[in-house]
Amino acid sequence: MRGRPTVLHLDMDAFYASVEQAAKPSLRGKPVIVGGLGSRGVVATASYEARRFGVHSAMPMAQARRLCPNAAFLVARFAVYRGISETVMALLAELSPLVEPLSLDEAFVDLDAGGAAGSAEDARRTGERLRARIKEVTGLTGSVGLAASKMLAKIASEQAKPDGLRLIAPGTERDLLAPLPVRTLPGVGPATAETLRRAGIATVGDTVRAGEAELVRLLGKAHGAALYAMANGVDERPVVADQEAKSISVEDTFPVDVTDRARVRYEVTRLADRCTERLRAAGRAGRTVVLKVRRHDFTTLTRSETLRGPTDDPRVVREAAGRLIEGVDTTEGVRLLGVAISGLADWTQEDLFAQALPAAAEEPVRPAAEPAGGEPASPGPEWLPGLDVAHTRFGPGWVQGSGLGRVTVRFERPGSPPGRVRTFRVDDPELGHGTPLPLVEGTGAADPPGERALLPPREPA
DNA sequence: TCTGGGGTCCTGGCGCAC
DNA sequence: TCTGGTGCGCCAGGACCC
Repeated sequence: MRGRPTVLHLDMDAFYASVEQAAKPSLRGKPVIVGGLGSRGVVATASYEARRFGVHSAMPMAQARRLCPNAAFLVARFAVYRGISETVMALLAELSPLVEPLSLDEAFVDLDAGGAAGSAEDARRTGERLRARIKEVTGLTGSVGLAASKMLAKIASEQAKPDGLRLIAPGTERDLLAPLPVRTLPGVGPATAETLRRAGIATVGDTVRAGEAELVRLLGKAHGAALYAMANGVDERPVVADQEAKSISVEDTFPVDVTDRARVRYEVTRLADRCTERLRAAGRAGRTVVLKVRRHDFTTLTRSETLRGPTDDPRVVREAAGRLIEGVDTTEGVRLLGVAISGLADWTQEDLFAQALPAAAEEPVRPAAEPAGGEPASPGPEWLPGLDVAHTRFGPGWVQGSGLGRVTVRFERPGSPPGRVRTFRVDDPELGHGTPLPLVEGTGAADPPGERALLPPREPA
């Protein structure tokens, strides 16, 4: 472990919800919950105002609505978040060539690689400058952790939240870690925490006292040894930029469990096609096709098949996924289906004629009988809460709600005061989907590529 | 109450080759 | 020819992360 704080961890505060509050002035200071709005959706991010009601990430949306019925419930606008994330990552790249993004709102930076490390005070100044730049360019706040390793930098940023900076001084690590709950350590989730609790281990200090041999006995070789090292503040994992994906997957949860066998086959085919599209878009091919089935009782099983060589041929993937689903009993109903491709390579095996179906149907055949309410989860209603709209007379706004043939729109923009609400017919010709506006005037930080200012409403699928 | 979607990594069982 | 050990790929499941 290096003696100086050379690792910076940035974590944007309640990222998706903060973006929505910045974009929609009427929501500032109010509880905002972003996530899946369907019957089986979960919370992606809750604003700090919503967290006071006990709402948190991964909570079922139905529960969030009970806890905080007056919150604004919005769909995620990933294209916007991605645009802002790219802006933030570019600011990180100014500090060092070694930036490791963990998600849209989190990243590690190796300050040493950028020559920005120096003393603890140098690191602190770098962190504060970064936070100021992020605020200036995006209008959003992020928290920064600085320490000698990734684990400690992440713990530091967690403790700095919201809108803060924390530096863990070299030499103080073990004392700082000792009283923290084991769940603080990376790799300790609910199952591991329960195993440790049963062995009388609740804190990081308990973990150190238990000793490596006991942890290996409880958790297995790799996990036990890694946990012991982490508990002692030892984390040698380097910051790694440009990590290539090892698998690509697509999955859908259905609003109502699917029992019809023909429908199950149809959905598997669609998922195989979507997965292959993403594979091709990434310029990759894959060798192992994995089918995932989550049954009505939430038990999950996977079945996989490894091909003779990497492929990006949709017919080959469809056929493999089709063979795999034939071996799974779905009579009790499935709530989720997924298709993944792993064993990725940058080349395909051309000689796949034996695997491809020569005359396989090019389009999935829809099942004759569509069970009521069993539509796939993806094509939702047209005017989802939170989406950008534009009106030929009233200008830009966002969907506040819709139903009974009406859509309610609030007309406001990032720099404006809270705007007025108006209601229109859903097929009002003057109303269309709009372009997200930059959160900060003149920066373009929220611009997703390639959208016009006024687009016609999307065709309902 | 009722649990998304996209990923990574580890473990153990099994069959096969040597 | 048979047997046992070992290494490896494949497969399935589970845990974890954001």
